[in-house]
Amino acid sequence: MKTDSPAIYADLKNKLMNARFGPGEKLKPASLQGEYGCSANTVRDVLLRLTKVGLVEFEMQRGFRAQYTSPEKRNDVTRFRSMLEQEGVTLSMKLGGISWEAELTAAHHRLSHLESEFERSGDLADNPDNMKLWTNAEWSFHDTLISRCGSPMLRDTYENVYGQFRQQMVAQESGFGRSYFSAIIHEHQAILDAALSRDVTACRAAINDHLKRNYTQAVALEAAV
Amino acid sequence: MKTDSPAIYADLKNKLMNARFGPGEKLKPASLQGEYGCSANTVRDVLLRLTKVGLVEFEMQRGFRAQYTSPEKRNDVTRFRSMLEQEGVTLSMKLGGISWEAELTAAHHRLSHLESEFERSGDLADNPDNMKLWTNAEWSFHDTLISRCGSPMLRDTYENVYGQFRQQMVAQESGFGRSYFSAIIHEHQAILDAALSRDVTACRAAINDHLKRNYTQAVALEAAV
DNA sequence: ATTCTGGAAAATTTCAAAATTTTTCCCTAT
DNA sequence: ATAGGGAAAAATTTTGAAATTTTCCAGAAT
Repeated sequence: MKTDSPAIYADLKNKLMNARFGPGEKLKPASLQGEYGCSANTVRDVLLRLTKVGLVEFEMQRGFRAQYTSPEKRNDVTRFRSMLEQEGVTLSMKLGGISWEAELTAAHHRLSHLESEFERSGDLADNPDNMKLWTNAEWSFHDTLISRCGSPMLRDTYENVYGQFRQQMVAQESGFGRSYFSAIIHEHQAILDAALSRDVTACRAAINDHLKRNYTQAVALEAAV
Repeated sequence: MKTDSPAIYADLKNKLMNARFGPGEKLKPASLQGEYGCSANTVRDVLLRLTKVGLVEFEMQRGFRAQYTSPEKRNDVTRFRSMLEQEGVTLSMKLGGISWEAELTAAHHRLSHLESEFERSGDLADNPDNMKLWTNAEWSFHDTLISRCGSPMLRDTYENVYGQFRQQMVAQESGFGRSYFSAIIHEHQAILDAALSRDVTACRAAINDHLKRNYTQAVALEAAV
């Protein structure tokens, strides 16, 4: 028999990022095996790989759990993401050229188009397919922001942290209503403008503003000098 | 039969961090299995876990490899480490109190003692046990530096990156001779002094100075504002 | 000489069951 | 009642082999 573990990986990742498992819920290979028509070991294998991107928690002899969600965890993920994105975009602004500006503008255009639509009629965001479009566009914009940082490790780490950030956000169900989109439209615009005008300070501030709704703690990770 | 997979994990990790495998060398479970008297799948399991800390490279259907080493990779790891450490210590300086200063002083004392000994008689560094002592002390000092940053994610990430940094360093065989220790003694001292006097700028610079021997590229990841 | 093809060899993934460990829960002793 | 013990149940890890995929190489065709 042949089972498609990439598909299992993708499906589990998707479920993890969409709060289809409760916070800290136990992920038992023997149980999930039925869902996918494969052996328990295959599920174990996939879970082990999902551990690498931080979506799954693993402890020896104690199995797997969906990542816990909590205000502390959300703070931590958000601040760390903010720090990485600020550092990454600062480098991109220094190293990126015309092609970067073009890609960034394009990514922002796709994103803002969707967000404008969602702002006009909030119902659109209820459609999972539409949300997937927005999710991809949002990721693409932020990834492009740091794409010229020149550091593969920073980029890879950012990708994992971004995924965990989304995992925490979705879990807390802070709705994606019309008001949400009308707020972030301006935030994304501010980030774009600052990036294109190579204003490091403004861009750092814009990123911080964009993310600060997601953490309550006073001190930001991007320590002021 | 019962096999001790924590021991296998530890042994493989140790070998990986001490260049006992060549850069990008293939890590075949079926071959390693004999070494440890366990099944191939157990090795696979361990390798998958080592993937999480970045010591092992994994690709679907294509198996495992020891991390590649190259000037580019070394640059990347070093700059990323420098960035994380600077951010972490900046936060620690802001949030850490008396207890932090005490721990940091203690960690530095243990470290500098060893380094002084190694400087006096370079032969000491040839003894693997002594090197292990130094390695632990060095890690402890740098970990303590960022220990009050308030961000578990930053700390965990730093730990992984530090491990990969060491992996790259050892691989390139840039000897740990007497001159090496006499150089870093002052660098560690400068970091300690700046940290204790809460001089953020000086501390960032000291960390950069400490690491800059390990990268050739002009642009540092810690982007100037 | 170079590229293409087929199939054998090697390596990786998957399976299902056995061995081990952890957890649960009921019974007993204080 | 409550804490402690211990066996049964559940979950995790490990195994050895089968199934699948990739790699390698010799021979044929261009």
